[in-house]
Amino acid sequence: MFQGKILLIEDETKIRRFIQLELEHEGYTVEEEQDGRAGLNKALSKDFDLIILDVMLPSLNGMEVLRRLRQSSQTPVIMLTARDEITDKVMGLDIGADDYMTKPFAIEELLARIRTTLKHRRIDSPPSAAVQIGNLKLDKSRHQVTYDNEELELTKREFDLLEYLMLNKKIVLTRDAILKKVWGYDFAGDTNIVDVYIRYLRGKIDDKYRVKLIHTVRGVGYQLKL
Amino acid sequence: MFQGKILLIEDETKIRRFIQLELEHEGYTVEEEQDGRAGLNKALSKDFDLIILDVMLPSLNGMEVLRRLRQSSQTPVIMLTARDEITDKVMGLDIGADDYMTKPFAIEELLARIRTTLKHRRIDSPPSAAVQIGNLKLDKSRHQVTYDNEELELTKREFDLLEYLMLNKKIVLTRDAILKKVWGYDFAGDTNIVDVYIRYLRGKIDDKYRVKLIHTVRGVGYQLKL
DNA sequence: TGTTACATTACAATTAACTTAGAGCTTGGT
DNA sequence: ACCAAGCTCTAAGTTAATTGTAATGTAACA
Repeated sequence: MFQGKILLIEDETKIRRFIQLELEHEGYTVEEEQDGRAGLNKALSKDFDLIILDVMLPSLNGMEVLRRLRQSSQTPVIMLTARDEITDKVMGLDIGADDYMTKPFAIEELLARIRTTLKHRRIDSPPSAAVQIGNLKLDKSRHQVTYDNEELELTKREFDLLEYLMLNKKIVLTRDAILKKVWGYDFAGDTNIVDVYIRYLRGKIDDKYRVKLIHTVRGVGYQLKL
Repeated sequence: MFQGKILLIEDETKIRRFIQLELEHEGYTVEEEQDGRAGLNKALSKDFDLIILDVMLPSLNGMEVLRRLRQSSQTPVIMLTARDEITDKVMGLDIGADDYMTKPFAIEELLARIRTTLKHRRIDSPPSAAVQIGNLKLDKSRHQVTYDNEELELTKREFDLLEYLMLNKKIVLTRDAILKKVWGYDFAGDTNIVDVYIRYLRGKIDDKYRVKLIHTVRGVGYQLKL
C-alpha cells in the first residue's frame, strides 16, 4: 500500500541507502538527494508528503535548506542532527522543522515519528483556523497568538494586521493594500499608521524573540518571511 | 457498561492501538493523542477519569506533560516508562503520577492498575461532573463552588457564567458567545450585563483570593486561565 | 550630500472596560 | 396576597488601554 512520498536529503551513502530501504519496505515512495542545493531544488519542484533532512550537508547546510524551503512551502520536515546539539534542534524547530532525530537512532523511532508527523498534518490542519510561520502561530478562532507556545498579548489592530501579514506571508504587501484590508480605508490620505503598527508588532515579536519575521521592502511595503 | 473516560497519550502506533482496543473491550471510552503537546491540550480541555501517559513522546515529553498538567488538574495519571529507568519512575511519582508501568508489560497488569487507580479516586471524589482550574473547583451536580475547599456563595447566573468559563478555560470567549450560552440572548442589543457579572465573579474569586483567573482580552472578550 | 523613505517616540483623542447605585423582578414565608 | 430578601439587569460616571497624529531621528539611494 502507498503510504506517501518522501524526499530524503542525506549525503552519507550508507545511511541514505539504509533509510531508503526501510522506508520503501514500509510502503513509502522515496526520492533522494545528496547535497543541500539539489535537495532544496527537488523539494521545491515537487509535492512531497514529508522531507527528511540532514543538518550537515555539502553545498548548503540543512538549516539553510529548511529556512529557504519554509519561505514557500509547509511540507513537514524531520531534521537529522549529527550530535546532540541543542542549538541545532532549537534553531531547527524555530525555523519550522516539525521534528528532529539525533543520530544514531533506531529506525523504528524514525518510522514512528514519520507516522506521527504525517498523521498530524492531516488531523490538525482542517479544524483549526490557525496560520503559522516558523514558530509563530496565530489562531483566529481563539484570538490567540503564540511564539514557542508562549502567548503574546496583541491589541485588536495588531492582531488583525499580523493576521493579514501571515495569511499573505512571503508576499510583499503595500501600505495601501494593508490600509484597505486592515483599516478599511479606501484612500491613503496622509497617514503613517501602518508604519506605526508595524513598529508595535516588531516590538512584540522581532525584538523580543530575536527573529526577523517582518521585513521592509523599501519603496514597496512590508513582507512577512523567515 | 460505561467504565470511564480515558486519555491515552502514546506515540507508537502499534502499542496505542493495542491498548485502545483492550480498554474499549473492557468498557472504557478512549481518546488518543500522539504527542505531548496535543496530549496536554486535550487533557486540559476535557474532564477525563484517567490519563495513560508515555514518557517518551515527541514535541513535549511525558514528564513535562505531567508537570504542566498538575498545575491545574488532579486527574489520575499512569505513566508508561520505556526502560527500567529508576530515575523516570521516581521523578514521575514526585511530580504527581499515581502509578507507573514499565514496558513491556502484560495488558492484564495495566487493566488491574487502572481499576485500582479509578477505585481509589471514587472514594474521595464522587464521580461528579466537576471541573477545576487551579484551586477553584466547580461541581455542577451539587451546585457548589469551592476555592481551597472553602465554599463560595454564587447566585445562579454567577454559577452558570463561571461554569461556562471553566468548561472553556484557556479559550477567549466573546461577549456574544457568553450572552448566547449563559443568557440565551441571540442578539447582543446594547447591554453590559456580561461585564457586570464578570465583575461579580471577580469580587468573589479574584479579589478575595488574590489570584487572577479571569482575564480580559481587550476588544475580544474574557478568558479563564491561571 | 541632499533627498526620500522609513523608524521611532510622545501624546492627545478615542474607545473599551470597570464599577457602582439603584430600579424592577422573583421567590419564599406567612 | 403581601412583604422581605435577594437576585438580575440598566444606566451613568469613572478609569484604563488602544489608536492614530505628528514631530523628530535614522538609514538608503542617487
